[in-house]
Amino acid sequence: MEEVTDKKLSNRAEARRDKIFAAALEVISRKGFHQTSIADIAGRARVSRATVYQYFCDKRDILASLTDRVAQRLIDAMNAWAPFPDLGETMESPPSLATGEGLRRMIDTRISQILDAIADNADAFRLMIRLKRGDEGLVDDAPGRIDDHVVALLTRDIQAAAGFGWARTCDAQMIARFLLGGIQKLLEDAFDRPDPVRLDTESIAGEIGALVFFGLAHGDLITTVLRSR
Amino acid sequence: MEEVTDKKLSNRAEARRDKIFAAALEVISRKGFHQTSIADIAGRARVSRATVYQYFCDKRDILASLTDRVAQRLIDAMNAWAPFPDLGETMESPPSLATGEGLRRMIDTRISQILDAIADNADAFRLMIRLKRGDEGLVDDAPGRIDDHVVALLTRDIQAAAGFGWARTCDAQMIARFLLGGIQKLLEDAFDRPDPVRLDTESIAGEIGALVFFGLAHGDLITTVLRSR
Amino acid sequence: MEEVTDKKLSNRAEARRDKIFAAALEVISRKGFHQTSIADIAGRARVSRATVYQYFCDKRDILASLTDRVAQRLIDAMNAWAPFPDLGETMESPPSLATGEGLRRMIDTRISQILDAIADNADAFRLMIRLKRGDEGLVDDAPGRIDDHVVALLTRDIQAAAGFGWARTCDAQMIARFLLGGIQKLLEDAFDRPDPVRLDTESIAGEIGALVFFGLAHGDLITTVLRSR
Amino acid sequence: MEEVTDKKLSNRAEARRDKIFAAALEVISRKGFHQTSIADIAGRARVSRATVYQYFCDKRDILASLTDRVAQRLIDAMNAWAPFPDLGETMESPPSLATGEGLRRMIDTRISQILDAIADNADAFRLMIRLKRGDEGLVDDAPGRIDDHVVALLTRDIQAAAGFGWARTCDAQMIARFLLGGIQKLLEDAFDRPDPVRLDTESIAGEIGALVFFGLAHGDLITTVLRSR
DNA sequence: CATGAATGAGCTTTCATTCAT
DNA sequence: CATGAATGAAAGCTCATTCAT
Repeated sequence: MEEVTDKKLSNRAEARRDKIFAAALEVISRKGFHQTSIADIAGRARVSRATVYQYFCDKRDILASLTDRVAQRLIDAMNAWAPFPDLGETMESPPSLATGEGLRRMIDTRISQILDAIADNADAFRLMIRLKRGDEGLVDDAPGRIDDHVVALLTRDIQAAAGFGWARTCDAQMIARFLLGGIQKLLEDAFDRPDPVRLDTESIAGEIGALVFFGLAHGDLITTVLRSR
Repeated sequence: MEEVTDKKLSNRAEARRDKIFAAALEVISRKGFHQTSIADIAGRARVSRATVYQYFCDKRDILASLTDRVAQRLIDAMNAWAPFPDLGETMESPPSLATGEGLRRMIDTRISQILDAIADNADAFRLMIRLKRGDEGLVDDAPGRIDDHVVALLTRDIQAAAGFGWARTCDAQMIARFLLGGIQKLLEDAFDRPDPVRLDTESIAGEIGALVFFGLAHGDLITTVLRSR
Repeated sequence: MEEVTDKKLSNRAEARRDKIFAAALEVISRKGFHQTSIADIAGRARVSRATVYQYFCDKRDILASLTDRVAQRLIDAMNAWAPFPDLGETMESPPSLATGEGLRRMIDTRISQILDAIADNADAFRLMIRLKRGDEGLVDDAPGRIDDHVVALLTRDIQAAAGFGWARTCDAQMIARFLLGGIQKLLEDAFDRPDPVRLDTESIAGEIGALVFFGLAHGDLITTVLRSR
Repeated sequence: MEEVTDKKLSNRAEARRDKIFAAALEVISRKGFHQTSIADIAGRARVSRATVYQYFCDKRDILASLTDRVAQRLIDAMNAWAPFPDLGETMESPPSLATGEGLRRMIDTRISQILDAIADNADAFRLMIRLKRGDEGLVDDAPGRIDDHVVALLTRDIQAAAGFGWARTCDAQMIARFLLGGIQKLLEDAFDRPDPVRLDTESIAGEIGALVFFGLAHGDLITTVLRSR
């Protein structure tokens, strides 16, 4: 009995905390942290201002907790992505057309994954943008950590591709960061519109996929692909 | 004599105004508009709070004026860039190696120009980032206008290159925006470091230049270039 | 139980609000609205400045609420006054001495009522004077409305008296306004003294009563009264 | 030569001072002292704020000087009024009709004089109203002094009339103050209108004249007048 | 003498945070 | 546990006044 009551109360408390979380995410991601008042959050969550302080010790704490949770969600999503697979031993010389097409597909897949991860977590993404350079050292630079995570992943991809002989040699990390920046830019623009246009994921993946493929693929692979046309 | 006095007073006033401008730019670009108090700006400019109001009617007005000035500076810099030149009539078939090398140089030049423009106006750039999504509709979205300006310019470049037969067909505007995002990302990272590392413009231009060249160049041109290696 | 708690809290809040009201009335009626700072009111009410804003959204709101409340109080007091009664059908010719004495008594009563109403609401009266021409269109001209109310009442009195044949014909409204002004003047003087002299209501009523009686009564009635001396 | 220059400068200075005076009177009488800024006055006078301080040491000083000047003007006007004349020895018994008519004329004259004095100095009157209870002890209560002056004059009138046997005995000062208050009330109303209606001096004098005559005249005189109808 | 410029003092208002109920 | 109430600490802005030119 007791336990049930406890559970119930705990559940109720948890629910309330979640409600405040949701409210905070919603409003902070839209107005920015400093422009958001405790009253805004409390109002949105349908609780009194004082209640917020029962779950968070601080305004800063709200942001920190929120950020942690959101960052974890994004990182978890990324960790679910398959690593860049081996297309079949190393590359023959000259490489087969299949290799080129496989690589193209993998690139498209990765780009789509990034796009989808962001589109599926629009609020989180918005919050990260806000935080990125909007609010100094309020919190342990979650956006930076997430970016680093993605960059590390892409870097690994590129290095793997180079290892297989598919990609030309390059500064993988710089390229990775560049690509991430480009993708985010396209998404920011999409999110900026007052009318939240449905992201045209496919066309973005197609255009950018081609750019990346030809931009990074090894000369021999490109030659093979071009010749086949 | 009168004139001299007028000039002097006017100069003094102008100087003061500039000092406040500089202070505002410095502190707002670092802390954000809402997090910056008039006292911050006044203190930085070594004047009293009231003096700030002799030159700006409003806090908002400071930002607006600052934005105008800064945006104009950036746009002026961009307008000084030469348009994408014709490398010599249309492209021969098969294209000459010189054409490929010329294109590579042009791409590098453009990338370097963008990098330099930003590096030379670090504060302005920082301000624009802050404004981008940090402070809602406070001002007429100067960052957006600047971005659009650069994107338009790059789009023109790409379309010109496609027109000459150098580049493959693609969604020029999307690619342009993607490239801008990538470049900005690299710079943001550079600026984020507490120790303002000198930008390695050359290596960035080299890496990204290659990516863009191979990523966008026409198949025939790529073939020519690859064969020459 | 709930109700009790609610009531208690509500009471406490009500009490606080009243305290602020009282403080505001006191200090605004003495110093004027614009010369009164929120700090003045808060200090007088022994609360912090911020607390004032828990009960009033605005400085303006304080005045508006105060005015409403005070005006209502004054108007309620006036509405309790009996209308000018009929002394007995119409007037005989020649009128009886009793009629004259009745009229005198009624006039004295009305004057005393006005005097008392003002004396009993000294602060309110002072506030109204302050508002009258002191603070432009801050509030919906409560003093004017109150004056109009009294003037309407006196006008009705005079017209009734004329209807009964007791008063000579005259511009009742002008006379009413004139009388109100005279009475207010005497009171202002009384209030102006640093030492708040007790109003000598009786002597004022006597002197002004005579002036009004002879000044307005019908010739025949005056003749009757004078002859009886 | 020197003298002339001095005179000229002095004249010029005097003119400027007058311009500031006029500006101050105009704006303070309409907006109130505290609501009027130095900038308001300077702007109206077409001089810089600093210039105002060349002629007045203080904001308070502006009001004080203005008040002095205006009060003097009003008092001078009053001093030009003829004293209440003797209508012919003392009063016969029963008094002649001519005496009654003479008294009526004198009362009307006096009322008209007061009305005209105020109408001719509307700004000054407005200023006095503002000052009356609008701005604490800023200045040596000029409105009070002016009122006292008029009251003294009316008191003298009434006492003279009583001395001649024309008026019944009464508290002359109280009555005088009452009458002044009544007249001022009528004028305030006239001035309050947004459209400055031309004062109907004649009708006011007529109505109030009658009230005062019958209200104050000696019984015998009234009897004579009434009988003659 | 006239003025543009500078400033200290003060005002209204907001808001994160605490506390008694 | 939930909340109405209270408040200290700022922030934006105004204005009378001084001063150098």
